[in-house]
Amino acid sequence: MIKSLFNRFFAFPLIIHHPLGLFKQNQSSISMAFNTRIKVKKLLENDLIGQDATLMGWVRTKRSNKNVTFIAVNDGSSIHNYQVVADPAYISEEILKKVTTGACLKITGKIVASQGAGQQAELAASTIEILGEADSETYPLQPKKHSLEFLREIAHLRIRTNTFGAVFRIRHALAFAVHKYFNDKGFFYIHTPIITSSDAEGAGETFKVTILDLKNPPLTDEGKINFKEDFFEKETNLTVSGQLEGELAAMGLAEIYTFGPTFRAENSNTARHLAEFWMIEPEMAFYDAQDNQDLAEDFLKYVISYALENCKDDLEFLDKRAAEEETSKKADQRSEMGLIDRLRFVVENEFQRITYTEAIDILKNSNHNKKKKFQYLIESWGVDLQSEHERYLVEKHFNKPVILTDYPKDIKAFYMRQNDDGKTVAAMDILFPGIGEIVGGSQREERLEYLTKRMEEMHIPTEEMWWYLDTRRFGSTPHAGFGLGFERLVLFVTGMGNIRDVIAFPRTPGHAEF
RNA sequence: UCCUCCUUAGCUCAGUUGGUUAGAGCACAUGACUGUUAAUCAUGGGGUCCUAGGUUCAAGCCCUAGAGGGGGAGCCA
Repeated sequence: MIKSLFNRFFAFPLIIHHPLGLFKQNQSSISMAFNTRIKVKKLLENDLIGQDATLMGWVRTKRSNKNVTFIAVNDGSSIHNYQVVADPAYISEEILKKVTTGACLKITGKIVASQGAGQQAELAASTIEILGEADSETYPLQPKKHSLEFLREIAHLRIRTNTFGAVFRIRHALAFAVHKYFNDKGFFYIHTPIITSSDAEGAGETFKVTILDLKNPPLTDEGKINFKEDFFEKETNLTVSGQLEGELAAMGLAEIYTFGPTFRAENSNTARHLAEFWMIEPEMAFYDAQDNQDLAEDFLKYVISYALENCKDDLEFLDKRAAEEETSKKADQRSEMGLIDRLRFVVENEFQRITYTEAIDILKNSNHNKKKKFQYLIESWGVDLQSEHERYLVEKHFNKPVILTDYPKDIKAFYMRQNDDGKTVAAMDILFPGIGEIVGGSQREERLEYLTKRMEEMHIPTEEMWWYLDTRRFGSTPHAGFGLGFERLVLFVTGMGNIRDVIAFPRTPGHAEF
């Protein structure tokens, strides 16, 4: 099996990188010549008229009459297609028959000024090779609008659609912007472990990692599973956060960030949750809560600006798409701003910063609360905010991103720095319209005695966490950090409604297809 | 996990109070058309009405259970 895959892989024409250029060997009947292919994105710059060109890509639509056939080709480099013109005098009927929606082509020809209205230039084909046929009877994608739910079921093919092409190009740009932002600021990219042995943060249900025989696991004298016989000789799981290890790194490199996969086995069935998602977690020594908020706001504005500058066409497409969706909604559910306006608004305006206590006052005195329109009425200080409350603050009261700070300590994690009032901790959540919580962070408790006391109160085993506590024993310093759900960021920037549509192959309860 | 809505052609959907042979657009096939822009026009093929059971003279439509999906909630990023 492995050998046959190996052979198959290397049966392709070998392209060997050589200082003098690319050399091809083992020429097959279809010459690949990747090095001479011109991408649609480049062709659309319309500065190559008169030149010969080779285009490779997938057929989106074909329109034809007796004299001429037009083929819209997309190669993923752009949301836009490039028009290929095939004259039946040069391209055989046999070939044109195989030019169907979804087929993959290699076209050679001359770039000429277009006689039609929709484009400046086009490729007049002298040869068309069918690299891969797509049977039009069974190929599921048509040149029409499909529902996102249907496309989710064919996630292996949906990447070929305009919408998902745009989403994944933007996702890439955002990921790149994340690294660029931190690199330019002197942060170091740390890889924290995927497999961990602690669930100390209590951030949720974990996926277990084991090589034990599930049907017949080794048992201890007490009848429990004996993890001493497991691969790591202890119980292990997939990481729910890289934060604790991130803190360790920040205590030597000062400013670090992680950007990696995160796993939560929660039975969450919502448009905002995934079982496997990507999280960005910066952790900074010598930062207090204020610095942390400043960084998070600056960071979010930077990556969103980056997308606005570098993904114009894709954002315009998604903006138009969202606007069309809006027209089918009821008048009171339509959003006031379009996608691009919304992104600009976030970039150009300061986030609203309020404390939890202030938020409770606003909510308690709101007409919404007095008229009992909240499902959960706000009565007293100390309760956790429901998403209806967060949405009220962000979407109705302030109408912009909100940084909520200084939450009651009892509803937050053990590692957050305790404030002088004895009731609250230096936590921050950043809430975005339509998305809810996009960032959760805090200044960390750097004082050993405060931290151990809090851990004991919350029944966190201090012995197992000796390595974490060591950072407070030796050279401790004020530090802070936050976690940002990458897919939630992509969700906001693309204006998509469901988090399953901003990751290529989503993992959710009951779904690990593809 | 809870609440709620949905499931009819490959896709998106209509289908009246239960009543004869279940429709449309797109897609597909064939043909027409001197440059199209998700081309257009004509003709044609295509159905386990989600599954199982029930009520009825008669079920796409009513009832029960199940499966799949959407939206909302909780948990969170």
